Amino acid sequence: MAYHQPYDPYYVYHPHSHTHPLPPPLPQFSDEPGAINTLFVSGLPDDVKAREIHNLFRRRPGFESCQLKYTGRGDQVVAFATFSSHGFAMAAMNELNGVKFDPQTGSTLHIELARSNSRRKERPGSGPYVVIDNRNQKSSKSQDDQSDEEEIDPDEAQEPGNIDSPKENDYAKSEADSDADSKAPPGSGHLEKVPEGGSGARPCSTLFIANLGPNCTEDELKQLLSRYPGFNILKIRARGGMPVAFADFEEIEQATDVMNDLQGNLLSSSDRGGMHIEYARSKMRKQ
DNA sequence: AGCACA
Repeated sequence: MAYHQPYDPYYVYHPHSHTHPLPPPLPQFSDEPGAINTLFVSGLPDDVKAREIHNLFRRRPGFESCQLKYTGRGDQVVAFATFSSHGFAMAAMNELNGVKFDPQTGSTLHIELARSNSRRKERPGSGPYVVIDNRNQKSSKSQDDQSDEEEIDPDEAQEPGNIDSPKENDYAKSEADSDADSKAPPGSGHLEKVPEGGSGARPCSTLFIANLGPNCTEDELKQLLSRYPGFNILKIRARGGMPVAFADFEEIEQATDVMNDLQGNLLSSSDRGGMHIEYARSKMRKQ
């Protein structure tokens, strides 16, 4: 139990910073061919604009270009951001993964390395960002004057015939609520149809922590969590696949603070971006 | 997306 991967103090020690607990990793300036320098961004609200994505990334070191893609699957929107090196991409990912993108809805960015690099770099005349709209296929090329061909996303955005056909008439809502100042005033009109409470579950003094790397250790997480008031006990479970953790706190508020502070933080053991933290579905059993 | 312990 005493031996595991050594800690990297560069990442581990961040005693009093709340907004930027992690120093940026050292970006590389040149990559071996094949290195991924493109980020895949999900968790975006369906009314996100390409401009917002561009503003999110444009100041990051090494940024080259980005694109917003309407997958055509419901209202789902994803984005890709390309950097001049893998290191720069990782730095931007570590800074932005898990941050609240829309404080109104509490939606949180989820950023990971893309499966493949965007072929399209920023070219003169192509504009700073690109929009790809697969929401409905029109034979006229009226809306996408700047996308001649898209080769990104080996995901499953538009399979030839495999996917359920997108509804033809659900695109009209997108401009109606794109600039609404407030969604729904509390107590007027709507019943509580949505169980979503910001982070996805109802508050609990136990936290569920996922997106841990395969080499994450209990000690590593415990050292991090024990800096926070009310921390009680930590358990790690590696159900065959990736490990997940449960961290128990005395009070819900203390768990909430930790979740807000550590959401998206990168552990030194991680190979996959920051932690993903939610309230656990049930409180850890006292034992 | 992935939520155990009794």
